[in-house]
Amino acid sequence: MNTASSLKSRLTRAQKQIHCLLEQSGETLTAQAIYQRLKDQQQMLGLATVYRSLRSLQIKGLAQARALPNGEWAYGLTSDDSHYLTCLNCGTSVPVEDCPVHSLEEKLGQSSHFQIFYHTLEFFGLCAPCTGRLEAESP
Amino acid sequence: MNTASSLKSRLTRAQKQIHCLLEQSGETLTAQAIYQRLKDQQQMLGLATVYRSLRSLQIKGLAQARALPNGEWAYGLTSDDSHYLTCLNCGTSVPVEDCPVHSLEEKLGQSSHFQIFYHTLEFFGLCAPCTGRLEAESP
DNA sequence: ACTAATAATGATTATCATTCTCATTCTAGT
DNA sequence: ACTAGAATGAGAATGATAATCATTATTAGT
Repeated sequence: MNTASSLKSRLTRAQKQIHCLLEQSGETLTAQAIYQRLKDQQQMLGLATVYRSLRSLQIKGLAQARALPNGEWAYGLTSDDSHYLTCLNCGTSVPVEDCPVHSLEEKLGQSSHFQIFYHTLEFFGLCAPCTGRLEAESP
Repeated sequence: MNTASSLKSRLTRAQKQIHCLLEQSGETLTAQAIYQRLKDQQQMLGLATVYRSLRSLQIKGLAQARALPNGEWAYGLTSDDSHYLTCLNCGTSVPVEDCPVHSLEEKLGQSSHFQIFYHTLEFFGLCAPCTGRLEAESP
């Protein structure tokens, strides 16, 4: 039995619910959104438990987080390898298809002493409408 | 004159001070740290102004931000292309030398309608000490 | 099954980085 | 120098997340 699987071993009820929700929804969700959705489907968890469980899932290598421009975090499963291009002005995000990072991740896993669970790769700039707007404002 | 340079055109006093500080320090700094350092060197700016200026510098393509695990943001210049490997348990960060993302960034800049200023690339997992500690705790 | 010990949960409160507000000060163009 | 309009500062407001602690569920040992 390897390290990862022993850490993943037992999940609490709350952790299972959240893992399951992330699996079903397919998209990434904020902690507050997870709280709401569970409440809506009569699986109510305390907000504190949602945060605690998300942290535990991360440490077990099952969940990942990316920071949104507004300061919130979006959570998803580590099996999901999606990345985004985000406008610094309006916050619009569009998905990026390519991901050239896997070979580097493997190399790092061997050379560093870290056990790597996931990576984030995000691009930032201005979307076309915002570029236009900002140029118009500051001639 | 291209889009980027026109946006970068004029910097306010506060924006210049912060840009200069980031240039000198060489490391990335949180907004609160920037506020403190400027105060220490008798260049005091209001906290609101620090935040406003950082946002403006980002939109002008001069500064970039990466989210720290504790919810703060670390700011640096876009000319700095450094990336990190961070422990999900204790927050320790170590720099990653390689960066295989540039060719993708160029390709995206052409195919998407975004004007891309910078990217973040972060790896997350457990450092060796934390892996040991967590295994000891949950046998 | 029963009980003691341990871990998980929920309700509430506290924290703290960031944003908002608005009165004041600076700046650019005339 | 004068006058918009932008920039700034002080302080209050916001809101996501973390901490606290009493209660409930789970586990392990008998």
